[in-house]
Amino acid sequence: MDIDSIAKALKELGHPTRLAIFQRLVKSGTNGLPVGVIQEQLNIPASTLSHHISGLVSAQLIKQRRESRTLYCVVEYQRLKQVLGFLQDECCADEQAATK
Amino acid sequence: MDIDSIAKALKELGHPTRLAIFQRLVKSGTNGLPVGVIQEQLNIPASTLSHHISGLVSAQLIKQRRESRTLYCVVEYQRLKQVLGFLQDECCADEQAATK
DNA sequence: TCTATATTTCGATATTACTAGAAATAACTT
DNA sequence: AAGTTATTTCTAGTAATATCGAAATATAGA
Repeated sequence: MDIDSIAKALKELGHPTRLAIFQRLVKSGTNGLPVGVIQEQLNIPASTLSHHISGLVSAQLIKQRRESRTLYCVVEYQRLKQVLGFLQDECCADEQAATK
Repeated sequence: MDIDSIAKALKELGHPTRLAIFQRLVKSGTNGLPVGVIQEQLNIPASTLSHHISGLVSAQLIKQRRESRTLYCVVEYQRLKQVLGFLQDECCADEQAATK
């Protein structure tokens, strides 16, 4: 509900690399993707990727789950819904008023 | 459609002050709000506000319309819809698959 | 044209973010 | 225990962003 918290989430999504990571994760569903697979797909250094991932985690947009040596990243859909809800709030009503 | 363009929009929304500006504008509908009114509401220096507004304009999230000495800021609802669409894409389908 | 109002641009400083190699940690295998 | 794989943390250099006072611009009115 807190505007600062929503701003933080949007800020983390507002970087091409992080948005690309998030996009892949959203499409990968609740199983998520291992860090290593994301790294191969985006072809960036591991330390850079790790930095971006921790940004998404700190905004609660994703969480991590370990399976032995592999760390999976998974979208927090509740959080995404919260962010979408904020942006939609009182949006469409006004837009319809405009186009009619 | 371009991911960099969406990232740019999210980046601009990802700042507490700019998000507060945008929120007020969304709720003000197609008439928008004068820069001066936003300034009074948020109580920040004019130059700082102007800087933030130009960020939102550069991301095509808002546009400006002059009425004599007063500049109105208005949300570009088409653009907002585009950003929302990107975040929703393949989101809810997976989430439903998850919760069932 | 002079003054007032509304807002932006300039300039300078401070803070934060991005990037990536190297070293460290975690967990498995032999 | 030693080695291997997966990923993070450390460190540091560079770049980008935020802030805001002062000066500049745009428009209107006297």
